[in-house]
Order: sequence, then structure tokens, then C-alpha cells
Amino acid sequence: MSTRKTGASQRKPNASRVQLEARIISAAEKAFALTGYSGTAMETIAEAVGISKQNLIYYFPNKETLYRRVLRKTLDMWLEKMAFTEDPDASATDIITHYIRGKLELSYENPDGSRVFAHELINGAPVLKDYLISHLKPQFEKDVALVRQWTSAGVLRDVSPEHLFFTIWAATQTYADFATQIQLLLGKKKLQKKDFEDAALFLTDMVLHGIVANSP
Amino acid sequence: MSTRKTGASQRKPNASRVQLEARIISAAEKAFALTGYSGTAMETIAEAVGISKQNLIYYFPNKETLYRRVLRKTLDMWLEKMAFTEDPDASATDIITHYIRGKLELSYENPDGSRVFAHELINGAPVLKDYLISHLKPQFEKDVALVRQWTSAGVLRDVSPEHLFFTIWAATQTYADFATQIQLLLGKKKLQKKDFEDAALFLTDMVLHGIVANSP
DNA sequence: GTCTATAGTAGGATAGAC
DNA sequence: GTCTATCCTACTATAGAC
Repeated sequence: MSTRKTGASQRKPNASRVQLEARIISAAEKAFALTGYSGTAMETIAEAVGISKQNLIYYFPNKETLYRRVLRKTLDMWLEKMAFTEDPDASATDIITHYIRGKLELSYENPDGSRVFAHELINGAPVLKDYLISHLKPQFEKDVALVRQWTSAGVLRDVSPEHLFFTIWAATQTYADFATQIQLLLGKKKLQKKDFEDAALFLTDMVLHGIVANSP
Repeated sequence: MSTRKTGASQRKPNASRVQLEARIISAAEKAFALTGYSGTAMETIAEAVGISKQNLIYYFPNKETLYRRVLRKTLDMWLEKMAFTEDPDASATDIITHYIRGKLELSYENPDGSRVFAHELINGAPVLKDYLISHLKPQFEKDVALVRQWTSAGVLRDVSPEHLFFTIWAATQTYADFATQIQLLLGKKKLQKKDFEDAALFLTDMVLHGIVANSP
């Protein structure tokens, strides 16, 4: 049997194919981030990768499939890093500091993913809703419960854990989503690592002073 | 001269025309907020208003013109309410509290405007850039200077005024832009006035404790 | 001012040769 | 797997009757 006509045509994951798909997803992410779902043409993505539109469709049969893959990639990254309750021995202060810095790092390293996610949310999360309910919500509730414990233990003042998270998310993602505005107001061509460091210092400082029970 | 063939055909601002234009802008705002610029068809807007697509084009010769009007309307509202330095006798605490509540009220009363603005910013502010530089930036710099004075006077701790504003904006606008996510996590069909009140209490409390020099 | 008809175009998707 | 050719739909916009 020297011929390769085996039943399944996807036998080998084709290292090169995997690589090309990764390049496509990356280019798509950038495009969707900048112009949104309907503002992005398949041809634009194909051009960015250096293949024809028709060839792109060979890899991703339609636009929505590609979009879902992009969203999924970002969300998986996020949920992995956004886990709050990891080290049971760490102090509340440490955990919160680590959390804020982690979120800011994500905004720095993957701003386009954040923007695609933002578009999706503003549009009412048509494709993400179910995933948010099944994956984000349980994690959120666990983390809220932990914050509540800290308050009960007298470590934190009595603040709303829910709104604390909303604020941290908003304040960290804004450096990715609204980078244009921030650059403009800071008079910079592009946000540098230093700017994210400043943001981290400010945010951790204000949040901790704002919610820790016996702030100095 | 009983016939009305006067030179300028726009003589009377036509109360009804003004009214219709307002309805169009309002419908357009809702549509752009939900699906973005390219995701919105002129026909969709026309249907929402109850006129034909072609008739809509009579009032707004093209989509971009309409989009600019929508953006402009929101921004004018914002800049008006976002002025920070108003009452020179008010205390820092009062001004900041008032500012946060004002921004949250805007998110509550005009979430669609906020979303259109968010889309525009994520997309790199292609049509808004100049306006932000000419109108938002001077206001921002004035407000930053005032915060710096408060720090010099020992009223506030030494925090970055710039990042303070970025955080307040992000944390207040998130209740409009990402309402979907927040509703979902709070388990509500729609955000109520009460939720905005909770947000205001949390935010003012945390921010003031976080930055005022001698927080209790 | 409002309608019908229609031009013009962009973009998603399929069929089939190679 | 990649290309050419092509179809089809959705959309912006214009021309002209009423």
C-alpha cells in the first residue's frame, strides 16, 4: 500500500499546516481588532498572510469559523491567566497585586485579542455569551467568594467584590482597548513597557490603599 | 409674492425636519452602538425610523455624514459634563465624587453613545482623532494640573493624575460598554439604576480611600 | 419631500481545472 | 493544496417620476 488514500485525509497534523493556520489566526486577530467583524474582509486577511482569498477559505471554510477561533484563542489565554484563586498561602495583598499585574501584562502582550473581545462584548456577545456563562461566571463567583472571605476576616474593608472586579478589568483592559486615546493624551506614538509599569504602580497602589483594612 | 420660490430652500429650520433628524440620529446611534459602523446598514436605520432608505439618504447624503453627526452629539454631551474644574471653592473630595457620579450617570443615560465612542476608539479613532486632540486634550491637561496641585498641597497622596483619569474613565464607561458581561455575571436581565448606585458607592469609596492623603 | 427603479460595487462562497 | 472563474447577496448611492 504505497498510495496514501487512507480513510481519514487529516492523518498527519501537517506541521506546516498548523503553522500556517497560526499565521492566519494571528493576522485575523489583528484585522478583527482594528475594524471589527463586519468591517474586515476575508481578502484583507488573506493579503496579510500572503495567500489568496480562495486559499484562505480552504483553511477556514467561512468567516465566522475563523472569528470563533480567534475569540477562543484569546479567551483561553485569559481564563488561564485570570485565575484568581491559586496559591492558598499567599496574602490578599499579594494575590491582588499579582492579579492586576497579570491583567496588565495581557493587555501589553496581546492588545489585539483584548480589542476583539471588546468588540464582541459591546455588540452584546452574540457568539460568546454561552462561553461566558459556562466558563467565566463560575470562576468569577469563586473569586468573589474569596474576596468576601477576606472582608469577613477583617483583611479588607467592606467593599463590593463584584464591582471591584469590574473596575480592575476595566482599568487594565483600557490600556489595550483605548490605547489610541491614552497615547494621544500622553503625547506618545505608542505605549511603552514603561507606561504599563506606571499603570501597574498606580493601580496597585490605589486599589490596595482603597480596600485594605488598615492601609498606612 | 405668494409663491415660496425664495433663493435658499432651507429657509425655515422646519420644526418637523429638525425633529425627524433627531429621531434619525437617535436610531442611528442605537444601531452603530450595537453593530458598529460597517455592521450597520442604512436600511436598518431607515426601518427603525419608519422611512425608506432612499428617504433617509435625502436627509443624510451618506452613511459617514450620519456617523459623524452621531459621534459629535455624544462628544459634545460628554465634554460638557466631563469638565472637571468648575467650582473653585469645592474640595478635592467633592469634585472627584461629583465627577465619578457624573460619568456614571452618562453611562446610565446614554449607553449607546458610549458604545459608539468605544467602537471608534478601538478602531484607532479614524474620524475622532483631531477632535480629541483639539478638545479633549486641553481639558485633560487642565484637570491633570489641578490634581497635581492637590498633591502639592498635601490633600492627595502622590499618585499619577493621568492614570487616575484613565482608571475613572474606564471604570465608569465599562457599565455602558460592557454591560452585557456585567449583567451576565450579576445574573440580571438589565442593569438597573440601583446597580449604578452600587457602582458609584464602590468607586467613590475606593478611589477616595485610595488617593486622599489622610484616609480614615 | 417621498417614492420606484436601478446602477455600481464589495464581499462571501462554490465549482472545477491543475 | 492552490489557482481561475464565477455566482450571489447585501449594501451604498444616484436618477428621475410623482
